[in-house]
Amino acid sequence: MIKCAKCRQIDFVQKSGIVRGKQRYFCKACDYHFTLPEAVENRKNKPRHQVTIIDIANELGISKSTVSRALRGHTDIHEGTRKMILDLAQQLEYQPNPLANALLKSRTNIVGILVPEFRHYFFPTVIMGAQEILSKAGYNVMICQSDESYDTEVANVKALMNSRVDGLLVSVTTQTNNVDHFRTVLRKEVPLVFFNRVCPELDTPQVIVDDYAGAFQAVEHLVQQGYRRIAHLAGPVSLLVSRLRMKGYLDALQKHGLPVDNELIIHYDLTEEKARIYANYLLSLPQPPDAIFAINDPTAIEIMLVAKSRGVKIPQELGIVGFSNDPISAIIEPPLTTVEQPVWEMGRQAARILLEQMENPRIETYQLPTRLVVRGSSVNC
Amino acid sequence: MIKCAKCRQIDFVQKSGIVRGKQRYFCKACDYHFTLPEAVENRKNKPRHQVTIIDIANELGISKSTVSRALRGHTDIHEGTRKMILDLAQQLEYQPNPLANALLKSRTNIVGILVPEFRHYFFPTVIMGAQEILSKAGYNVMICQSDESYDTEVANVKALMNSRVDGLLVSVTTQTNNVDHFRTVLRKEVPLVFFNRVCPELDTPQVIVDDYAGAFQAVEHLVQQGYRRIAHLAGPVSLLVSRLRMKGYLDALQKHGLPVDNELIIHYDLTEEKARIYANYLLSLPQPPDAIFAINDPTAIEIMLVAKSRGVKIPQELGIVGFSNDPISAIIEPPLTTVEQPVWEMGRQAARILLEQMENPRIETYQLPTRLVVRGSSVNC
DNA sequence: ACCAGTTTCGGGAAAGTTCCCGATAGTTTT
DNA sequence: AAAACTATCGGGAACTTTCCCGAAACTGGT
Repeated sequence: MIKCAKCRQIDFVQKSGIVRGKQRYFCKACDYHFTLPEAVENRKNKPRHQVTIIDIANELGISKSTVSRALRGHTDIHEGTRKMILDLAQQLEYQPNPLANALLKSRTNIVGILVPEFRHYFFPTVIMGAQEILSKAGYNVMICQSDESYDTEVANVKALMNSRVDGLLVSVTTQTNNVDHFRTVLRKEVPLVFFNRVCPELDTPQVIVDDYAGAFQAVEHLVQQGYRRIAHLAGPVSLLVSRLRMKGYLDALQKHGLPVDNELIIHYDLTEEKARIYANYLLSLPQPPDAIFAINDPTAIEIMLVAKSRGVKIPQELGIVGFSNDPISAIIEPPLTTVEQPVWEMGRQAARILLEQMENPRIETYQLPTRLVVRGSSVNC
Repeated sequence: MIKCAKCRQIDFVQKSGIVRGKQRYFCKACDYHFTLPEAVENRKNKPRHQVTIIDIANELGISKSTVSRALRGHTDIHEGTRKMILDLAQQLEYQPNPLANALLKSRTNIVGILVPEFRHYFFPTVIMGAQEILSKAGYNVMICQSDESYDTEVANVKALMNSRVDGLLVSVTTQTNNVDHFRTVLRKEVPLVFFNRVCPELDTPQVIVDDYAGAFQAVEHLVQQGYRRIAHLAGPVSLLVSRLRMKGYLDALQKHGLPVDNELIIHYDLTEEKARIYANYLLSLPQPPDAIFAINDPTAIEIMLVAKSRGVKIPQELGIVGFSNDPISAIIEPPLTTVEQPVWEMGRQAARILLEQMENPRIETYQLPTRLVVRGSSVNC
């Protein structure tokens, strides 16, 4: 028979249903429900137990508060006690559990970085710059890439927010027109800094280079080299960089009295295939351009390859200027004239502003300088 | 006068020291120490309170257990109750706090990736491959780069472990000879998978390509093209890839009866500057090589640049073969012959093995195929 | 009305910290 | 020697979630 778990009697015990597959009993004497306890086997299989502050406290016969104080370098503790704790902690290879801390303080010490891609030179380098600053400030970095897809971007922002990052460094995709997902970030008061591909409609810091001046210089250079029919393979209108570089292009043409031919202006989505298609299109026009200003270096290089394959001589028949000064630009034949921008520094700057943003929020746009680097692809001599 | 906080009398209260800047009192009547409570002002300044499971429970007048069950899709819950909870959760934009979960389960759902650099094509691409698999499996990724510094690598491993990552994907630096920091990882039973630059002395999975066969093919190809004095600008001996590719190089020479000239074999640390220095050195030997097999594409390209600057004609006077088939290899002039390796797939494979490792650990070395891509830099016709 | 059985819910521990605040022992002042 | 004070320590709440298990509220069948 079954003995009551409380009064140890057996006479008043009766069955009382099954709960989670186990028979349950009821003792009428002491009005008590119970089930038979499991065998002791399959409990207590905690595999790896990280050494905690409590282990140290127990070992030393003191309280966890005291251990915490010693470890945190707090005052209010005896020098001898502290040393004792510190020694044992070292011996036990104690590692504080950042999860507990994060849960308590709602701070993860993780910064999320979201970029559209990192196949090319630009974004990896920005990331390295940002990482340099952030890791120095004690932050880890979680990197996501949206792959130029708006949906992926939204999903990534969600995932990053869900991971409770302490801040966000973002460069948007070419598809990003709706920015509600970033408004959510701002609403939850998570510091957010845009770089390169920014969102001027949002009240949060932005780090860009002087795209206008860079583009203006580049196109003016082409004019001065004698090119007259200058095309612009531009980025999507959705991106501010595209618009600014476009404006530089247009103003440079205007300044030198050159007509604007809309046939020579193409916005595209920055994919390799499209770059090739449009380069071919431009070069097969009845009146093809004699120079092309490309939104960035990868685009410029695609154009160069297309031109080469068509037997178009660079720079004699076609001048080309890029933007960003990727290392490959100096290597390719002929070397590419391009607008240099401080890529690494952009990452550092964005990170610095993010850190500052955590202290005292301030909305500002930071602009870094550009510089024209003249190489063989545009020197028509 | 001061009223005792316990017996409400004022006659027996006397001062009793200052604690943390606040006056403390002692009531002799009830033998009770106390301080005056603060004004209600400066407490309760919790700024942003994420909506929790308890908020939902309170709102609905039920227990947090029930809410948890509803959200977790558990059984043991009334369909109506579940719907009610799910609706409110959605309305309140409830986001479960992964930190609490992580603390409870000791699982962060974060995988750490540690690479020596990501300036070039290789590592970013591997990372993208890994990320594709990992994010599909619900993992976030934390990326660190050791910058080819052993000390940074050790620090990064420590930081990653400290962040309680659930697994680690690693490619070591050129300096890594001591692997104790990885032994620590293994000892704590954190899944660890090496790729590309592996640690065969550790009992954990490794993902590599068939470096030996690739190198062998590459050198044999050079021989077949008529090159006879083939140099090898190799990686550091510490790396297994270096040794394997070296072996392929040596065996190919031997197979075709070519002598091994130690003067033509150089191990270096994979930095740009050294690549230039050694390329110059090789080309200024009394008997310079007529071909060079480079450990990887960036190295091959540095050699090409040096050769060009010295007026050495490629491929007529110098054949060059690289390894990895970086996209730049197809672009440069002349295009570079190279050994293609499935870079993206390597990342995917490493990630898959890491995930598998979390379920049932198994130690194995996985080898991916290579394929020679012949281009202009080595075709001596 | 009584009992066996089922469905649904609540209480509370656990995870590892930090931090507030009360408590104790010892030390100096009056 | 009492009063006022300092130095040091412990207790326990809080952070959020999951999960175990006990309990209440039902449903049918006698």
